[in-house]
Amino acid sequence: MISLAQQNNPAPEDLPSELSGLRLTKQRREVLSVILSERDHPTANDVYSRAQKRMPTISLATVYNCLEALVSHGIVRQVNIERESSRYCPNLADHCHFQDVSTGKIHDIVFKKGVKLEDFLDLPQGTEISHLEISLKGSFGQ
Amino acid sequence: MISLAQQNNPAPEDLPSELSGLRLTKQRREVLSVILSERDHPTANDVYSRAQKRMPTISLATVYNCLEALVSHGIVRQVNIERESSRYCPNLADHCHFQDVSTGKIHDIVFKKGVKLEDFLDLPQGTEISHLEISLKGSFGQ
DNA sequence: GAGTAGAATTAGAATAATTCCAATTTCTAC
DNA sequence: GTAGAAATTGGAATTATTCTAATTCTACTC
Repeated sequence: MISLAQQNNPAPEDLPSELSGLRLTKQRREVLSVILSERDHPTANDVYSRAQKRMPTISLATVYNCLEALVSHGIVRQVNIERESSRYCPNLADHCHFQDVSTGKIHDIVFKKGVKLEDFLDLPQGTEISHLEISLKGSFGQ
Repeated sequence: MISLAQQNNPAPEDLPSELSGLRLTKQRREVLSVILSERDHPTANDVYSRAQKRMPTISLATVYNCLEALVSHGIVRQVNIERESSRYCPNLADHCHFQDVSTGKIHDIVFKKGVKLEDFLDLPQGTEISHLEISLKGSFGQ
């Protein structure tokens, strides 16, 4: 099984024709390639303008469609910080996001080894979590 | 110092005229009273329609202004879950939010006693966190 | 290879939450 | 009471995202 988390700068044509049950059309491959190539948590609009460079006819609606398809098939993650526009992240490992307020850049933050949700949250017994999002804002020292 | 977290169903007129350096105007008091009275994490629109019952002339723009003032003065918390509209919460204690997907309702989840961020997140040394938001979605067993 | 059904793409319109704006009203301090 | 500042208001503007309906593509079947 191909690990997207490791794969760097894959050209769209190097991506498989199907992934996690999702048919990778030309546009979806382009969108995915953009997200894998520059892992800076681009917005849909960022993805759109980058994708346009290689595929000038792609539409913004298609970018949104592709992102939604990739997200719902667990191929990329949608990242929300406060009310800013959504960003997209190909890192599928458990992690959360830290936004440096001085640059606006978003950094992946991993959990300490072996930590489980129930270790720090007082969840009612039997709760089934389908979605977890942790986002931080702040700055790196002074 | 008045603890809003404990205060239940306060009529607007029972609220002080100033709080955390914020002058509580008639409208701000009304908005705050709505949020304190029914702690169901209302959206701006919910607050607007509830506030209108006692103050029919209040405008949605004012509700947004009041919410923003209350939030920036640390009197209420703004809660964001994925891309849904923001909700507002008077619970100032450290906690996070769980949305029951079957009802849409949002529940406060507290941290286990004594747990600190650095205990479960691998933050670069010296990181200063100004904002933390943890949101969960799921269901309560079956 | 032609025909076809379903899926994907597209441009542009629509929606919805939120913010902005400019005019008025209300407060506060003198 | 009055001037200046701050808050409120209605409506317009903005922005991200979704919807729609038409077109194009793809994968099958013959």
